[in-house]
Formats: sequence, structure tokens, C-alpha cells
Amino acid sequence: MTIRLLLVDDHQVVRSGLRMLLASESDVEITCEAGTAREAIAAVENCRPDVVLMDIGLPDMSGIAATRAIKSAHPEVAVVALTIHEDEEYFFKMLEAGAGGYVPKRAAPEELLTAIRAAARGEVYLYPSMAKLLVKDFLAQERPEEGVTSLDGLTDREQEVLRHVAEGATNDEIAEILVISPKTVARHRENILQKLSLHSRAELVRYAIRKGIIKA
Amino acid sequence: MTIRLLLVDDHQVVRSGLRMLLASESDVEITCEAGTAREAIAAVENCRPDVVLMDIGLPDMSGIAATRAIKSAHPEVAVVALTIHEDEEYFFKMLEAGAGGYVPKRAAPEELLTAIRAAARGEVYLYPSMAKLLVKDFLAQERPEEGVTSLDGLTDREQEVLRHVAEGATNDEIAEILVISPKTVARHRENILQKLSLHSRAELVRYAIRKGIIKA
DNA sequence: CCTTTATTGGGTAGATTTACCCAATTTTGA
DNA sequence: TCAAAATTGGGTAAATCTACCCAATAAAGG
Repeated sequence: MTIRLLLVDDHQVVRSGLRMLLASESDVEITCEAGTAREAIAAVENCRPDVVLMDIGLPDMSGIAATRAIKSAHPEVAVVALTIHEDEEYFFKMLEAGAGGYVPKRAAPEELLTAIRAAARGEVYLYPSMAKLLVKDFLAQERPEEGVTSLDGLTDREQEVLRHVAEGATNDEIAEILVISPKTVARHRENILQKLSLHSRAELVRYAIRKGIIKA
Repeated sequence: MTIRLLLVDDHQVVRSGLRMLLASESDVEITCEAGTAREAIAAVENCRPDVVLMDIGLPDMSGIAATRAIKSAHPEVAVVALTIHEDEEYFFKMLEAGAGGYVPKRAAPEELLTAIRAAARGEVYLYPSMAKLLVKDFLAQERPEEGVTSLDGLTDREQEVLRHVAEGATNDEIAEILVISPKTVARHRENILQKLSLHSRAELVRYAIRKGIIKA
């Protein structure tokens, strides 16, 4: 099975270069080309490619918007971003748009081929410098849940009170649950606010969610 | 600069095979080997490798735990997982442990080399089938923020008020920001509570975070 | 043993919220 | 054009919160 390819780049030279580069590969066939986002979207309709090699900087519309449009109409078509941009901004947006690969133009030809083949299989190829950014984001997302420990010096009872406060319970309700005086609950809450340098229930709720004490 | 490598695998044959495979590469040098997690941790101390090729299934301790230990003591040492496991479970745990690469044993030799070189640069190489899992997770994390639409029939103004309420602002503060009467803010807030069947600011904060209107 | 910390409880006062009552103006869509 | 919805604003009252004041008892650690 040869992989049908759609080349999207506004520079004729780049397309020619890629054509040359990929010509020797027996499993890849460049079915058609496009120089603008609009052309690309139309070309997907006409040529039915397996993989779209998408530049991000296009004259009429961002390659990101084009990718969104293509994936929306044809989710089975894989889109590999091939671009000069190596920043988080474009990378994450491209992933959200549904890209199945992200390769900087400075990458080696074999890496582009690996990306095309992975995308054709429905997998995802990320250039190492990009993968690093995604893992960083992944770790940032996961950490807060682990951070249930080290709650800025809150005592056990304070954490217990905090949990109920964050879940929306009033002092009286918490007092009933913990079988203590509402005044004691209020005192715990005051100590919590002071320890954390917070000033309202709203901030307590956000703090509790950040720390993974309660789920949003 | 040659990359100093530590090979960790409990099978002698596998280590020999890797040694053979990497022998021809001029920029990679296998400095030492280990057959257990304990040996691996000690070897990092003694050999000072740039990159550790880590198997997950080890006799004494999981390669994941070993990775955690190594990264904790020597954050500058890169660890590349080389394993038969291709499931989310081990993959994500390995990332959390600080792995700078994840390559299944079925991968092509060049991919392993790419991973080693990327990890040595401080970047991250993820095998396409693994990258796919991470992107899936990324999209699952990000989606809620897109879900800012369809907010259970809240009007534009109500959403605006909700955002400020959730961020901890009082009615008076919001009134000043939006340049309307505090009474109007209160009215909007009341309508929001009623529409969402909520009864307090704490619940509004959780709702707003769930819907991605504000970050925790 | 003694000091510190955690946990408990009370009082007061002002700020804020929640929940109702009322209605005018503007915008939107049918 | 006309009705519905959105946005605006006011009044009142009870509930609740925030922020101080005070202190006793119990547990933990040096």
C-alpha cells in the first residue's frame, strides 16, 4: 500500500524539493499539491490523500485553521505539520487542531519519512524538541495531584476542615459533620486563611482544587 | 563528543545485542552495564553516563522506580526507556519518573539511536505509538477549556460576572470592573445560581473551574 | 518536665452573600 | 412590529463570612 500524500506549502521551491526528496521512496506517492489553505482544503476533497504535509505559514489562512477544517471534514486524513516554527504556541495549537505529526523543516529527511509513515498508521510522530515541550506540559498537569502532600503546614484537622469548606459546606454544616462547635470550625478556617495568605472561601476552593484536595 | 551510555537489562543476550548494534556508531560509547535496578543506580554513580538505556522489567525493582531514583540523584542524566511494554500505564509512569525517551524493543535500530541522541541533547524522543497516547491525554486535558461554549444557558454578561465571582471578587469589586451597579452584579449572580441550581460562591468556583472558565 | 503546637470553644463587629420583592430600558428574534 | 429575553437598578432581611479579641485542654517533641 502506497501512502497518498498532499503537499501544502506556499513556496513552489519547497514543494519541488520535497517532491524530489520523496520520489525515491516506494511507499510514498505525492498525489497533489496546494499553495494556499483554501486550495489544500479543496485538494483533500479531490485527491483523497492519506497524509497531508502542512506548512503553517500560508498566505490566506493559517495552516492550523486549515488543519482544523480538514480534520473536521475528514477525520481519517492524517495531517503532519512541517514548519519552521518550534515554539509551544504553534505546536500545541496544531495538536489541538488534530495534527498527527510535527516536524521542523530543519529535521533530517528520514525523520520526515518516519513522521509520514507513523501518521499514515494513525500514530503520532513528534520531533524530539517538540516532544520535550509536550512532556513538560504533561508533567505540569499531573503534578498537582501528587502534591496532596506538603500542604503548606496545614494540620490534619485544618486539612479536613478545608476539604469541607472547599466542597461548599457552611461552618455550621461542617461543625455537625465533625461534631465540634461551629466556632471551632470558624477558628480552623481563620487559621487556614492566615497560613495560606488567602482571604475568602472562593480562594480556598481554588487552592483545594490546585492541591488536589478535592476535584473540581 | 561521544555519548556515554549505561545499559540496563536483566538479559545478558539483550545487552550483548545492543552492544553489537551500537558498536558501529562513533558518537556512542557503552561505558557500563547493569542487570538489576540496584546495579544500575550504583553504576550511575561510578560510570557517570550521559544516557541510561533502561529496561522496565527488572528482577529486583521496577525500571520506573530505578529511573525515579536516578533522576532524583542526578537530574542531568537522561534515561531512555527501552521496553516491551507499549501501554499507557507504564508509559505515563515512566514520563513522570523523568524519562527522556520511550522506545519499544520492536523499534528499528535507527529509532533507538535517534532517541539516545535526542535524550543526550536534553530533548525527548517518543516512539509514534507512544506519542499518540500522550497527545490523546493532552487533548483530554485541554478540551474542557474549549467547552466554554454551551454553559447551560448562561448569557454573555452572566458568564463575565461568573468569571469574576469565581476568581474571588466581591460584588462591589465586580461592579467597579464592569462599571455597573453592585445591585446589578448581585442580580446577575442570583440568576446564575438559579440557572445552575447552585447555592453558594464555593459551588460557583468549582463550576467555573470544571467548565474551564477560570484555571484552578 | 516543660515548651510548643494542635485542638477546642466563646464574644463581637462589620462586610458580604443569599434570596426574595419590585421595575425600566435595551436587544433580539420570530 | 411585537413579544421574549437580556441587562440594568433598587429595597429588605436573614444567613453567612471574615477578622479581630479572648482562653482551656490535650498531644507532641525537645
